[in-house]
Amino acid sequence: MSFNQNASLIFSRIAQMLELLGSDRFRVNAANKASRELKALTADLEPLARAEDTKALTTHDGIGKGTAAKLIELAQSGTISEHDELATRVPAGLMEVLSIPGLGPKTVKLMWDDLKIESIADLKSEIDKGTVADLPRMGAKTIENITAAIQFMESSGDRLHLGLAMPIANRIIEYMQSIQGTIKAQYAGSLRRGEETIGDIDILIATTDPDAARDAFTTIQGVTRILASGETKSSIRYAISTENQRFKDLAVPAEIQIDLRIVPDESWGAALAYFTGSKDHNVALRKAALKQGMTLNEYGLFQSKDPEGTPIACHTEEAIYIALNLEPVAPPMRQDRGELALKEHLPLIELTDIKADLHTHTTDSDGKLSLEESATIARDRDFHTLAITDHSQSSAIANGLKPDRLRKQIKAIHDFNNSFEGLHIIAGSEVDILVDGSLDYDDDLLNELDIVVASPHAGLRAKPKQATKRLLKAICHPSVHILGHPTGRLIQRRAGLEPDITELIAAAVEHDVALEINSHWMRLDLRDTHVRAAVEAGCKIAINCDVHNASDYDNIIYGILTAQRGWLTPDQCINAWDHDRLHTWLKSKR
DNA sequence: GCCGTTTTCGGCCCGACTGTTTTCAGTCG
Repeated sequence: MSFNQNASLIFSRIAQMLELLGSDRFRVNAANKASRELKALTADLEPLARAEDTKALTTHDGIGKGTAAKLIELAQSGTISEHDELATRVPAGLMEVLSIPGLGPKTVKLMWDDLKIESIADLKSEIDKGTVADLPRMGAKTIENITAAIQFMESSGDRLHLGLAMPIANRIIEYMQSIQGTIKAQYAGSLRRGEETIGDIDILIATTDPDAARDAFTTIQGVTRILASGETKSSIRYAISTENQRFKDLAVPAEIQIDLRIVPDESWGAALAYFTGSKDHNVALRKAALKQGMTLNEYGLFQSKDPEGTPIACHTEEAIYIALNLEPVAPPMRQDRGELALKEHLPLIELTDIKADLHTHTTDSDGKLSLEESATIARDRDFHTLAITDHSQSSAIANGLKPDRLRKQIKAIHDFNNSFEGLHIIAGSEVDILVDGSLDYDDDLLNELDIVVASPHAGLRAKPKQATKRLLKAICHPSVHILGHPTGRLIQRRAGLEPDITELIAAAVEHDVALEINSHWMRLDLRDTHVRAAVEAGCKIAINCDVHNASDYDNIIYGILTAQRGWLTPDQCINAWDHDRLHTWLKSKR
């Protein structure tokens, strides 16, 4: 694990332990903020910490003198004494109790103090004994809810992949739109921000018939439990169908929580902004409002002195940003990572900008589409270019092509292209980057290809230094256009490589190689923070679907959301370039 | 613990829902 990730985990645990010890909530917030900042940072802080460079460390948001000193201590001794000291006072199992939905620090501390509950197992046994019911404010209903929450947690430990949550949300939106009285329906929350995994789904609706909406929502097919059903908020647990055969080996939670918020149509924009978050972005937005003598809540932006009066802005999200003298911020960018400091409009990449897919497989290797089927789909999507990039010879399991098969395929693709109207199809390969960093075909054959996507597939547990060296070697190869799914991670399943991303980006800029955002929701690799660093360095980015079957083309939305989280503009994305610009660049490497 | 164009101290976002009370504490987002 990298220094930043390790530090992020430690600060997150410090925050939890402080909370359980009843510490000042602002100190808890500060530790959490430092943890999030460290998690999102691309630049490795270890060298700065080793050099005891407090000044450089504290340039990062949320890292002050205190946190900097702890980072220095971590770099020097491998541990933070505050954490170790807290850990002697707070049992490890108590943190798990705290993670049960509905149980907060106050209740957990009470259980710990009065009943010596130090783990989920303790909690279960005390509930069975009936002792928990003796605690203050602990009625039968609360205990039943805790029992259900433990069960929910045990069956749904992991978060849901973006690509699995989105179709569920879309189905529910469609259903809610069919209910009498619905004016608008839209998902918000982490799903709208395009986070790689989703904890729960937030749905907003404006309606003339709130009762009908609430009744429809809480009785929707798949509801396993109703958690809340109020005037403006309803909350359900929803069973996730596992009909998806393709990913039957994927550990998918059995249920997900879905919240429905019924909001007045006139405050739609304020509500959408509020429930889209992120929490940090909202806090920053509210602070900006307060500074300008205004106050912001989910009903609108108001004059501070007249919070009950007519709102200054409320109908649309844009109106709120504009009234605050801020550039409107696209949902995926709302992370409180500098987006409110933007002084001019950022032409963020959109779905409609994508005019080419440069990483697709056919039946020649492990794809399910023929060349013609894939080409037809690409043309229907108004693409101008499609690259066929089947696997290379070492990927035996994926039916990788030996040199003679590849040469035949190149000719077949060029012939097909001559007879196919309305789309330029080029011959490429997704060439394995072997463990030593060399490529899986000789240089002559690589030069015969119109495009080379070099990707790591095996040896994904290598040490960071070795991984960096391996990927750098591939980037420096003169025939390579794109570094495909650079880390090889699979979300919630495989960590993949942990190369020094800053070094890779610098090399990619120097050697004019594009780094790929692989749009498959299992990969999203590059991830959002890597994209942001690459964008800042002026690196070219590719957004590809790694197509194996027809529905994979639809995954492009997840790649776009990830790109937007990294502030990518169409000018820096080779898939958004027009035909001539793209092909001039491709040929520049031949 | 962090932060600052009202700045080195004194704040730190704000409302809904539940379950337990009988006016509100705790949790969540």
